Amino acid sequence: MLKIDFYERPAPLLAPDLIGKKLVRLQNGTRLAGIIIETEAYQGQEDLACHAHFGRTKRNQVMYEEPGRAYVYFTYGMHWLLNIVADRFGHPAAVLIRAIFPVEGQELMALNRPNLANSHQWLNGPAKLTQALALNGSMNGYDLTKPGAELFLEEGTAVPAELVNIGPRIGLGKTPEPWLSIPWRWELDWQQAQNLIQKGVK
DNA sequence: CGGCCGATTATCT
DNA sequence: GATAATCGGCCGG
Repeated sequence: MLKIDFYERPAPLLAPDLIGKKLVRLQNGTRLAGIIIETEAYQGQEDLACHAHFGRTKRNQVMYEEPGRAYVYFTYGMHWLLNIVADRFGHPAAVLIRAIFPVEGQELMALNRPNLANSHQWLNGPAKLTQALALNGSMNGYDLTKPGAELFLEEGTAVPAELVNIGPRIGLGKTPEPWLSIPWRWELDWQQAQNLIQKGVK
């Protein structure tokens, strides 16, 4: 299990390091897990795309707390999105988990999210993976570093940096420049993930 | 495959 | 009262 010092740095530094890490969720004792293959960084009040842009609110409060917590919020009237809090206490920052490659507990994940199971479009979106991992607002503020946690990260698979695509963040709507174009999104495509992961790990 | 659009409601102005 | 760090269905090529 990764400890708090792994998370305690600005989101644009943490986000690329999360690619290849294994996200583990215990659902009634069953391990559900996927390798993280897409992330986005949201850093500080000065980042106009960050929820902390307008200062501290009830919703974004968790972003100001200890790193290594889950920031789970509701959007578009129906979707839950999972972020991992970054940076030091008092500095609002988080990394959005946008996609995972499933490696454990796929049967249960398919029950949680039956629609497209076994297609490569299965877990390639932030609201898709929260469904598969049975995550919702009840996990907001959850400490991923505490002993016995039911949501945490493991070391996972080493991913060579040259395989990771970098580009602007997605879905930012009318966020003004230059924030709209900042390359704070990191992604390993599905095929590359499959090549890497199915070599060693089961 | 790509673009458009409706769903649906907590949160913030 | 408007908007949203999205998704899935439907359309056309």
